[in-house]
Amino acid sequence: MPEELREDTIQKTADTFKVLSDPTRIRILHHLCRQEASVSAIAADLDLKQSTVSHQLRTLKLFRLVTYRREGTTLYYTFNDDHVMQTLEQMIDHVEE
Amino acid sequence: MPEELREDTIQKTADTFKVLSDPTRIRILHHLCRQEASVSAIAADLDLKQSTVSHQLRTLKLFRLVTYRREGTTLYYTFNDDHVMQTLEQMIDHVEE
DNA sequence: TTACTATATGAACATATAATCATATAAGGA
DNA sequence: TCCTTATATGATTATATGTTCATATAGTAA
Repeated sequence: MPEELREDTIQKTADTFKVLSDPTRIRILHHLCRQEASVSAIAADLDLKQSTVSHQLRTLKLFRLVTYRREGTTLYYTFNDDHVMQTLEQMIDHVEE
Repeated sequence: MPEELREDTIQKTADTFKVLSDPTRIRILHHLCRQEASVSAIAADLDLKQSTVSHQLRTLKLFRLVTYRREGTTLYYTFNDDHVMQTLEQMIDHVEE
């Protein structure tokens, strides 16, 4: 028999995958994979509305997948979870086969 | 600059993570991790309705994450994607830390 | 303070989806 | 054929969520 999973573990696992299940968040995370970027830079580079990027960064921040540093009024975001980022990049490679 | 991802790659990646983002599917996949099981056995072991299990297996089958063999009227399901199963188990371990 | 820029937030809308009930289908035995 | 069991499917309902617009907030400089 497979080990019974705790309710809490199942929910956390589902939540983490859910964060990774949106095309916009995937693009943002992949963009932050190699470099930090400001909200407006992300919006410009990925052709997204500023509010869309901000809303999604809020979600990513909530799950501690990204963090940021301030420089004046500009916020530079970077990714913050090596394991999740590695999971994302591996999945990208996987589906490309 | 991070490499630009193809639309198709992004969507496939999102879709795969979405399949993994539901608690019921996670429980079913984890249950199939070490052994095959019939629809009714899964329903009984995980305390789910038969129709719920059948609907979710349909989704998992659609994404080729599971497959099955027939024995009379009973269908025995097994998982069918080692990489995705490995990703799931790793994430379970990750969130348990 | 005022103006300007960067970012965040709230509300509204449209869309997706998971669970459930009822029912259909399919296989095997009497 | 008829009955039973195992599974699949269709419709419905409730809930969640991504995008957009409009607006608020915060930092900086003049």
